[in-house]
Amino acid sequence: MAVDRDHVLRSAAALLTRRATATMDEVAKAAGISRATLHRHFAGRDALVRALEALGIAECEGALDAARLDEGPARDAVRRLVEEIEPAAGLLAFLYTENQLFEGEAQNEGWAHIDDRIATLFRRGQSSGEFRIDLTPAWLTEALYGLLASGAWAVSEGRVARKDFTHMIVELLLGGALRREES
Amino acid sequence: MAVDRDHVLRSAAALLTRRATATMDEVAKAAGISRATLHRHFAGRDALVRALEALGIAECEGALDAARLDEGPARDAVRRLVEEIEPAAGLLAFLYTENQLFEGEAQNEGWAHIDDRIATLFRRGQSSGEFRIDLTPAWLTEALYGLLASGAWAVSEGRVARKDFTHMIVELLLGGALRREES
DNA sequence: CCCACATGAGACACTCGTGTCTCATGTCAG
DNA sequence: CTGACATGAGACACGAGTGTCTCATGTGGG
Repeated sequence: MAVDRDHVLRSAAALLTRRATATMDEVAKAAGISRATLHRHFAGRDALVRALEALGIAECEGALDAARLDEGPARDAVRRLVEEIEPAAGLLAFLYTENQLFEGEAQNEGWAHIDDRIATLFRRGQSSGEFRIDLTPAWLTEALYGLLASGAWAVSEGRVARKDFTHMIVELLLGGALRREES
Repeated sequence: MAVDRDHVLRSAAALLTRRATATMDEVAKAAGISRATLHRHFAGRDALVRALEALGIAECEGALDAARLDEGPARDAVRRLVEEIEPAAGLLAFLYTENQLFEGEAQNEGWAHIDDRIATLFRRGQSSGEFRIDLTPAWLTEALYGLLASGAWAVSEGRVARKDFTHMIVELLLGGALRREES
């Protein structure tokens, strides 16, 4: 029976989230298949990472859609976004650090689009007066990624309960982004 | 003339901050010495990373001392801490992700001590009523690390100006940690 | 001046992960 | 049943990075 490509990607994501240097052999074992079969579906480690990147981008876009960023108060949209993106946080954390290695190399333009959508949300919040304007949308976006990664690691190492993930991130991020006189 | 060990460590830190997978050869070249000499001073890559870890811990402890965490309002102490720790942020970012790889392996207990000191600061801020109590000190500590790493990367890639580093981090972190009715 | 010592350059073997290949096995459809 | 096809297991060569060694050079102190 044909290997479930999606299942392979997801177990690879789960493993690489914990240990970013896992070998192809470990990835294969984690997916319950042989290294040979893994290679038949993904030309090499690079191709696997690219596929994971595509998966991560797709999940982000899905979360962005589901969060309906342009509806209601921006702060609520941020909360919805974090809630929607939480299942993918581990994968995002892996890709976030993985991208640090690529240095100048061609960054996938998919990320630029996601960056734009998130920055646009923050900009909307600033325009509406909900968010303070001394923190740039670019920095807020970056900080969101950092907090998602920190949160994912803290959860995976048991320092934070999974059920608190969204609350911890949203409250910290929004508390900083919201104007003081707000609710 | 004997190699300047500190110079070697600092150039290694600068290089590895940019590209965590740099080889021993690249590290040696970056320090202006040969690979053989590098090996004479650090038994291997592992020993080098350990030495960098010790350096990072020392710089953190130094920053913690210089920030006088137990003096004045906790929020001011946080600002002083970020200001003091800023020069080491790149190194910290490298070590932060490097530690993710070590999985269960013996975590350097030096970090636990630093975690404690920072968490104690946040706890003090909570006791004094400056900080909200629904975000745990452990999470605030973790979030601080994440924001420092995000900030360091954002600066090194030009997405944030170095001079804004402290302001961006402190304002975002404190805005979340401070009670709403505060100044 | 001369010796001790640190360094640079290069050679070498070794390990590890990778990518490719072959062959036996198993399974599903016709 | 039989053939097509996907898989598992293992062998193999290759490259990259590492750790060790030797030897020549150069510099500084006695």
